[in-house]
Amino acid sequence: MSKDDVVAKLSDVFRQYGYEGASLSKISVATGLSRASLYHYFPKGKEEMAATVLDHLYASLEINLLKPLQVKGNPLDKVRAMGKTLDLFYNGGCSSCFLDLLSIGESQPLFQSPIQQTLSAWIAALADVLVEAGQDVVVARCNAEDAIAQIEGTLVLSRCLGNNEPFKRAINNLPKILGL
Amino acid sequence: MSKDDVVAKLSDVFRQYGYEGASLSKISVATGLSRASLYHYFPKGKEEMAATVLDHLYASLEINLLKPLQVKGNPLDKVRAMGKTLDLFYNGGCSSCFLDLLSIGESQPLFQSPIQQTLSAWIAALADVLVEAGQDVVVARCNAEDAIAQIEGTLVLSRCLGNNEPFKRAINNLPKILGL
DNA sequence: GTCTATAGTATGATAGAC
DNA sequence: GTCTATCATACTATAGAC
Repeated sequence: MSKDDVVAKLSDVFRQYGYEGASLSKISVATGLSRASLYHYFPKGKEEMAATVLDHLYASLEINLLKPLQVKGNPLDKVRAMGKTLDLFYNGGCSSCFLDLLSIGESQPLFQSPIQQTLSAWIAALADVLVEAGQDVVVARCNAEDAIAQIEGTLVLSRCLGNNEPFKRAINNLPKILGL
Repeated sequence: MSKDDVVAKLSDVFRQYGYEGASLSKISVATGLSRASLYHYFPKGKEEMAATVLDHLYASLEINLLKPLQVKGNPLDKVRAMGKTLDLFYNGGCSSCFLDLLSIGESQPLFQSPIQQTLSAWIAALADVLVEAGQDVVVARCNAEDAIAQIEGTLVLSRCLGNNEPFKRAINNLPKILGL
């Protein structure tokens, strides 16, 4: 199993249980590797595991979300494409947001900076598309924040209600939420 | 210290660290009670603590949120009043949502039912106000879900960005989000 | 009702064999 | 690179003194 495969498994565990809930036992079961083997891949332990997942997430975000938003093209089409990517990434609303779960409890101070940077990059890229579509800079920023908050919020509702319809609706309504 | 005071302290710890992150050590420090004393109040341990906080939360929700929505009155005024209550409850966006944090990891199966019921009651009460304001039943339900998702999502953004402006904006825009 | 002391288990992390 | 065995610590929970 390659390290990337391990990181993918790690991501699943962290975004289901959070940092403190993701014990090495759970991680060991999920990856099929013993505790000691995990320390071969991540000598600094759990903190390095989460940090690595965050790094991979940011890289994936850049490729799959930010770049497609930044290329020349119709703003509405780009927003719709983002919706499809998000639907895939969040498993139709059934998977939680990794940034959300790492931003709570003791992991918050550990990863505050990369979490903030990652989310800010997403907001900025989305706002740029709205400016491209003719929106005022301040309005675009607010719309981008509100849309991402709607995504994050419907993921919370999905978890609490066991119902992903609000998430699906948010994805479909993205253009409207963004004022397009 | 009365049991209600203890429950209030418990609530703070749980909604900062989540269920698994809220160790008895942290709870002991926050309440000023020894571990053993905590077991005097909650013989069944941590699970009973969280369940009790959930009970108190639902009771508080009924009194401070649901009842004011159900009394006769102008829908717009009632929504604005709800906004002020939420602003207080979430400490201006600086405190996380207890339901959100209890819905992750190992605590999810433990408290799924009361979490779902509590959130559903809120959504239903809010939707009723919108129906009262003349909205179609289905539309009202969607608007209520979307507004609560916006609140929950801006709380996540607050945590991740260290910036509560999206939350403040969501509170101010509640009437608009709800289609009033 | 609060405490100290402690049991039993799970945790994160290491050492060292293969 | 993967493992078994183990350390030191933290965890939830309990017993029993006052």
